[in-house]
Amino acid sequence: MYKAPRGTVDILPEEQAFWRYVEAKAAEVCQLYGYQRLDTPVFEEAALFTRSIGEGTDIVTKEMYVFKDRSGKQLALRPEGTAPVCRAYIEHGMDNLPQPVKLYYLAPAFRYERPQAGRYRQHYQFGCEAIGDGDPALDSEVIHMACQFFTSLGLKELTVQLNSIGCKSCRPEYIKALKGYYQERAADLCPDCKTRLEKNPLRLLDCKRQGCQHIADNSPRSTDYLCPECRSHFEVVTEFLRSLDLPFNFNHRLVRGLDYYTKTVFEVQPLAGGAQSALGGGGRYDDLIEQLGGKPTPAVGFAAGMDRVVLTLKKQGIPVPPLPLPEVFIAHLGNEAKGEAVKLAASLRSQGIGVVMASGDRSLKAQLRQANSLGTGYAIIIGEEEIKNRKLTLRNMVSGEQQSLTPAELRAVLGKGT
RNA sequence: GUGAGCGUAGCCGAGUGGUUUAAGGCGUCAGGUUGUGGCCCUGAAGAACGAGGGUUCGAAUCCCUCCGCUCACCCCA
Repeated sequence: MYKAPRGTVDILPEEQAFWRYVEAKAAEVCQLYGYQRLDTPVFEEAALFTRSIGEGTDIVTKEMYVFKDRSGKQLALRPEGTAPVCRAYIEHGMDNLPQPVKLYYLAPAFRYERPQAGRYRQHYQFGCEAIGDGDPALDSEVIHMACQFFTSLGLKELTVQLNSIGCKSCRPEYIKALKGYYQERAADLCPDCKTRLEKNPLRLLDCKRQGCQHIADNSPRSTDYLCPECRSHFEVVTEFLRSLDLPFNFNHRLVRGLDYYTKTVFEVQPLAGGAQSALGGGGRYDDLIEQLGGKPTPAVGFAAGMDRVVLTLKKQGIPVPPLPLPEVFIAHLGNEAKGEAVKLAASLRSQGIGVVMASGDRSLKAQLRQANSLGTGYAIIIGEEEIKNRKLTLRNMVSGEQQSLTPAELRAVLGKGT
């Protein structure tokens, strides 16, 4: 028997209400903040990601789905959404549009990882990017928008973690200080951290091991090494967040796994959460567009994991609106009636009324049971009597009341009710 | 990639070597007289017990391998 590949899931009809709800809220929030949707291909040239995310990152070295097409071109399934948006920005000359250009996407992303709660090989991201302006007001707006998205869904008890990791001019100084600090304590580090010290020193900060906690807590802070430009940028971001009454935790240990971030980085997570609980994160990436071949262009963005959002909605018991059902079920008895039912169904649908017609030739009892389990508000019954009288029986499935109506009367009643 | 737990019908789940030709519940289907749902009642279909191999007179129950799920690490949304 075939099964969905490891780390992938089918989103079944009974799950769809959650997803449609989240998608609708995402689109709503984007409209509110002036973001326009951009859909990019699921696959891109592999180099786009290795250049943007970083050659040495885990995403690139061990998680990307890379393959050659028949012409031998190296392609990769999109592991994240920012690089493709930047590629499209450059490719379509969006630097000629009024800046910043605000774009959003709802798209699957692919990473070859060991599946876990809230972590899949195919997952869905909602992301938005504001490209072309370095204004710190945009950083705070993006953070505000992220929070707006989560709270509009009804999610509760969220925290925003905020940090600034500087830019290419001040970060090297900080990395040096961080390395120096850790080198002195290398003997006390866990094995993972020993390799981090060489490979990716920033990641030392969010080691979860007991023994490394104390060391990380007291490590040098990136915010103490910011250049004047980055410092004032960060100050303005926090000032705006305060003026928006948006609570945040300054977290000097917050770093992100993608190389392109500069200055502001942030993450949103539920208060009570497991390991994979971050609902979304983002930050500024002022060097990325240039790195991908565009003009020097500042940008800021964020992405949310839709799967985790849905998971959290369920965990917090937040009700989502049910998906609309067809209003009417048509039951029929006998061949002639079935013919009438086919025509009636088509005619009601052409009026915009949703109809499920009983298929097969089952007993009326069975047909009404089906109507009941579908949850349609009405059932129409067509049998010999109705055909003889040129009328239809309309049964209200909630009250159980029935009336005998002509087709015209029926249309009037149903048209009014919907 | 590492470590731990788990895997019985569509779903939940009993059963841990021999009256198991594998409970029960939900769901599905059909009935409970002649054309009527939701409650109730009856009946039916549906599983060689994740896959493959092994131990044994005998395995869903023990062992091995693989696959998958869950959790933690790694990493990230």
